Parts: sequence; structure tokens; C-alpha cells
Amino acid sequence: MANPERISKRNAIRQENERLILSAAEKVFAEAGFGGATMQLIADMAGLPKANLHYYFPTKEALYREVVRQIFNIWLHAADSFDAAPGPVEGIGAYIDAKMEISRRHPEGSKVWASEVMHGAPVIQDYLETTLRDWTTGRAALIQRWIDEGKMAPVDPRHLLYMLWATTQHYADFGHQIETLNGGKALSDKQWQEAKESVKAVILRGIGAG
Amino acid sequence: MANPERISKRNAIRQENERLILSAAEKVFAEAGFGGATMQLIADMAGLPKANLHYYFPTKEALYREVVRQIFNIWLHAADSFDAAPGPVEGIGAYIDAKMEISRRHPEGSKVWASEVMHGAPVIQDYLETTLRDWTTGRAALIQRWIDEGKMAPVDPRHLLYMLWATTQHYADFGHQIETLNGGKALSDKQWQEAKESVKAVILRGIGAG
DNA sequence: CCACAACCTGACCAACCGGTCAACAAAATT
DNA sequence: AATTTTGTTGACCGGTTGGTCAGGTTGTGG
Repeated sequence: MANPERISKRNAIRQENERLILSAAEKVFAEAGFGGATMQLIADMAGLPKANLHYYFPTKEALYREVVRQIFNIWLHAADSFDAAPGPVEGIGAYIDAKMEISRRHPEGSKVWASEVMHGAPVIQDYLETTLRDWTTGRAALIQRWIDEGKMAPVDPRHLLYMLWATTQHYADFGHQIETLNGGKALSDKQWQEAKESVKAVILRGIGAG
Repeated sequence: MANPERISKRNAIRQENERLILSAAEKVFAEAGFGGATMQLIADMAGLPKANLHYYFPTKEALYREVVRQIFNIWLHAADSFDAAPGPVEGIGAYIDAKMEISRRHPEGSKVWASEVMHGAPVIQDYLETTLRDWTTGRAALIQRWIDEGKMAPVDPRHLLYMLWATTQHYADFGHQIETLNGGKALSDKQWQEAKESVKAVILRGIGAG
């Protein structure tokens, strides 16, 4: 009997191919949207025949759903820094850092998520109504606690969260616009640092915690 | 010889049909993206036969381009309030008000623009490089002047503009997510007011002008 | 009332799409 | 070494898409 955990050649092939496909799919979905993306293009980018994609992922939607699921998990992890913080300066500051870093390293993922939500979240509505809603409620309560303890100005916690999401993800979703306004050049390390500091400065001072 | 400015029946028909098509197209492009939108669906929503669409707009891309152009013009107008202002509180405050109002009244347009930019602005790259770049440079200079005059804290003007765009457009682009987190109900008048005030409060205090 | 131009539209088409499948190759199990 | 399971792929299919077009209708200027 085979041990499914063992590093067999089969397992290696499967893992590698799924990785190739998901990586290519993320890029194509981000660039063309769900409707504009084609399985053929994803296959070409992954270096595999199209029929092979349907062996690993039965439908286009199943592949798409898996891409979105991965992104969502990355974002949930980014909030870990939020939790253990003693106050808004550390907590929100670290959260901004983490989300800006994701926008820089995973801009395609952010775009796929944005596209999905903009089109009414046809595929991940359940995530919004369960995991994301719970997450948001929890963090809003934490922010409210900080307000009650006088650690920051009284700002509606939910609208503050929306501001954090909007500003940080903007650098991924609208990266092309920012790049164009930057003379057609991608932001340098220094410019990314400035962006991060600018966002943190305005937000933290804006909530009276700077 | 016909006077082209006269209100003829022909002119009225043309204007009305173009209006119908553009309105339907904006909605469909926003909901499905360029790739996911179909001429047939736009035609059905406009109440016209598909072939009629191609009479007024030769290709899908031409129709799309016109939709984006209209949105862009609305946004440029929103910045008028920015100009005549004596300082950041009035100028930026009014700009936030105007952009939040657009997000509320024209969410479809905002989504189409976001989609276009996210996909690398294949159709409106020239707008970004000319009109938008000039606009941005001008406002950045105005903000810098306010900083030099001591009317606000020294914040990188461009990153501040990005924050303004991000936070205000978020309420349109991610409206579905916000609605879901609001218990599945669209924001009420009062909630929109709170959103506007929250954004203004954090930003204006954040730039040391609140 | 006539002739011309603008407008309208059902029917049609080539191209492309997601998905299927049969035949085959490689690896694992017995 | 035989057999079964898993992975691979070119060829193919029904359905949909953007776009065309011929032939008709309606409005307009002379």
C-alpha cells in the first residue's frame, strides 16, 4: 500500500504542475479578468497543453476559485500582526506595512480579488458572508476598545478598516496608473518606502495616534 | 441645406439611442468586465437589436472607449472644487465630498475605470499619459504650495492624492463588499454621510489641517 | 411627390471558446 | 513482469461571440 505523504515522483509532478497552472492563472485572470481570460492562454503561459489543465482543474471556474482562495488566505495571515499589538500605533502600523508588502509582492492576486468583488463576487460570496464578516467584526471591536481606552480618536472602526484596505490595495490594483504617473517607471525601493511612510503618517495622525 | 444643430427628429433619435446604448454599456461593462460583456446583452438591456449597436458604434472596443471617456470627464469636473479653495480644509474637503458623491451616484463608471486601469489601461493609456498626468502635476504643486505656506503638514502630495482616490473610489468599486459587510443592505443616507465624515476627519486631521 | 440619405434589423458567418474523449505513456503496485 | 493507476495529449464538438450585409423603412430637402 502506498503512503500518500511520501515524496513520490507522482506527488512531485502533481504539485509542480498545479503550482505552474495556478501561477499562470493568477497572472492571466489579473490581466484579462475572468471573462477575458482563456484556458488556452493560461495553458501556454504554464507551458502545458490545454487538456492537461482540465485534468487538474475540471472547469475554468474551479481553477479561478482556487486562485481566489489562495489570495484570501494570504490576506488573512496579514492580519496576524494586528492582533498581538498593544495599541493602534503598533497594530495598525504593522497592518499597513504588511498589506503594502502584499501589494508589492502579489499585485496580481490583489487585482483578481478586486475584479471578483467589483463584479458582485459571484464565486466567493460565501467567503464574504462568513470568514470576512467575522474577521471584520472582530477587528472593529478591537479598534473600538482602543477608542474606549483613549488610545486613539473616536473614528468609526468599519470606515477606518475600509480606508486601510483601500489605500494599501490601491498600490496593487492601480499600480499601472501609479507607474504611468511616475514617468512610466515602476516604484523604486525608496519610493515604496515613502509610500508606506506617507500612508502610515496620514492614517496614524488621522486617528490621533501618531 | 440642413442645420446640424437644429432639433430634428433624426437628431433626437440619434441622441436618444446613443444615450440608451452608452447607459446600458456602462452597466454591463461594470458588471462583467470588457471580456465578459457581450454586445447581445448590452443590446437587450438597451432594448435595441444587436445590429443597431454596430450602426452607432462600429466595434465593441469603440463603444467601450466612449464609455470610459465619459467617466473620465466626470472625474475631471469633480476637481473644480479643488481649485478655487483658499486652503486644504476647503479644497481637499470639497474634493472628498465630490468624489464620494460620484462614487454613490455613478458606481458603474468607477468600476469600469478601475477595471480598465487594472488590466493595464489598454484603451486609455493616452489619457493617463496626457490629461491625467498634467492634472496630477498641477494639483501636486498646489498641495506643495499649501505645505510651504504652513497650511498643512508636509506630506508627499502624490501619495496624498493616491489616498484620496483610493478611499473615495473604494466605496464604488468595492460597494458590493461593503454592502455585504453591512448585513446585505446598501448604505443608507445616514451611513453615506458617516462615511464621508469619517474619511474627511481622518484625512484632514492626518494632514494636520483638521 | 420624388429622390436621396439616414436609420433599422433578421439572418448569417468565420473565429473562438470551454470542455470532452479516446488513445497512449509513465509510474506504482502486486 | 504483469496489471492497475495516474498522468498526457491531439483532435474534436456544440455553443457563443463580434461583426457583416442585403434589403427594407423612415425622415428630409428640393
